[in-house]
Amino acid sequence: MTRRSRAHQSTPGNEKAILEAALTLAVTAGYEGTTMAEVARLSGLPVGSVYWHFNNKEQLFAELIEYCFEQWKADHTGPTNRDLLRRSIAGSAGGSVDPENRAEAFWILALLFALEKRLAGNLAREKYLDVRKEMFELMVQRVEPQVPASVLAVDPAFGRKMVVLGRALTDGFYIAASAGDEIDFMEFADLSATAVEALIQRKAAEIEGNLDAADAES
Amino acid sequence: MTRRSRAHQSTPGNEKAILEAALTLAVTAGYEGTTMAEVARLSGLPVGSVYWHFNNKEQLFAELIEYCFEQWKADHTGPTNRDLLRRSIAGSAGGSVDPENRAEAFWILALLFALEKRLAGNLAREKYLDVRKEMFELMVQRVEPQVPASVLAVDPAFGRKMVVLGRALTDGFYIAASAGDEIDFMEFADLSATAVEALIQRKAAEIEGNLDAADAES
DNA sequence: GTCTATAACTAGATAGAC
DNA sequence: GTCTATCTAGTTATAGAC
Repeated sequence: MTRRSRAHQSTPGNEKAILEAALTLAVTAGYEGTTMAEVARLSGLPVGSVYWHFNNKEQLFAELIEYCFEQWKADHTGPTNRDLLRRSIAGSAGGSVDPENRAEAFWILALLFALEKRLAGNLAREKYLDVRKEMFELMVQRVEPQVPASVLAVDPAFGRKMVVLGRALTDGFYIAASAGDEIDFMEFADLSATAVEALIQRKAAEIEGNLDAADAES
Repeated sequence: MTRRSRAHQSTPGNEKAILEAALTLAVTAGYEGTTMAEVARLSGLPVGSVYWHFNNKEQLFAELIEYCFEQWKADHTGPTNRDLLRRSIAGSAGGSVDPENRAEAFWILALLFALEKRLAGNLAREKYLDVRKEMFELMVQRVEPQVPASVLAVDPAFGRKMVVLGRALTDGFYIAASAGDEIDFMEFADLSATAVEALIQRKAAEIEGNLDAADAES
């Protein structure tokens, strides 16, 4: 066999080094732009070793996505951070500039795989699409409690909609960071949170108004 | 000389065919993923001809960005479309799916160049960053008149902030489209427009309140 | 498990006939 | 201006010594 059989034990030393190297490179070079030779060089191992640990480039990236997602989950599911959106957008500020920022590197990696549609059928991209769905559900679980029950009663999908909006904003600000826009990301993190909040309130008020109208009619 | 000297005359037949081929491929394959051989094949010309018209891949893409931007400007500066943000986001729906959708292909191309930071110094990426700035200013000119004078008096940059937010949203929904999210883009186009609108109203109300307070004090 | 050498292939780019 | 043949360098991936 040309491949280790470990399934899900915690990533051992050299494998982790390879994944970290791949991540560092991928964040600035993308999928095609990252070469196995460079990954090997940066990890301090020869190419042969990289191919001993991972079947091929595709699989290396598929595992990289999983590896990053675990880190991201650990960082973003703690009980401390109450404001997911604000935190995510604020994180975009340095995320794309500093290749060492692992917690946020995942998001950049994700954007790359979202955009590179040529990778249809590619193991890594399929893996990403799975992860994207899982991440979405995690966010829904955290956002839904913040939506008033009266709103959810009328539009049960409203919480999910706010997550879609929040994710679009987060993605958008990562793009802005990648493009080097000189904006105050903290300010926009607040502004974005406020905008979503305003949308929820407006919806609640609208429903309230309808209820009043209905009450008045009866 | 190995290169035509036309500077800014309207793109002649074969050059246009090459640019169109490059665009179609780039939208799904990205910069690295698009090969000169494929561009040649799709344009119906041999590789040699492509290199006669364009010095190299870098310059081909730099001109592609300019070429697309001109089209985008023509599509998005007419007097008809009053709601820029709503229109942009709604456009993202099909933009990433149909490689023939030229008007929106530009935005995908833009995202690719925004993310591919490895291309630092690359002519095409530099060109894109210029275009990004110009596009921003065009949007500011169209959004600023919609912001109440009272708000601009207190925060002259508020219009620009709304454009930053709007662009982030647009970028974000293009990502969603690229990832194949099954969402109702029209609905989110409306929701996004409403969110920005709500933010402006909230700001205006806040300022109004302060003015009243100031009036009461005097 | 690690490392070297190299095979098999594909990329961007050019030379030069027409 | 167009097209073919080809060069060079770099890519993924493997074979096989250690």
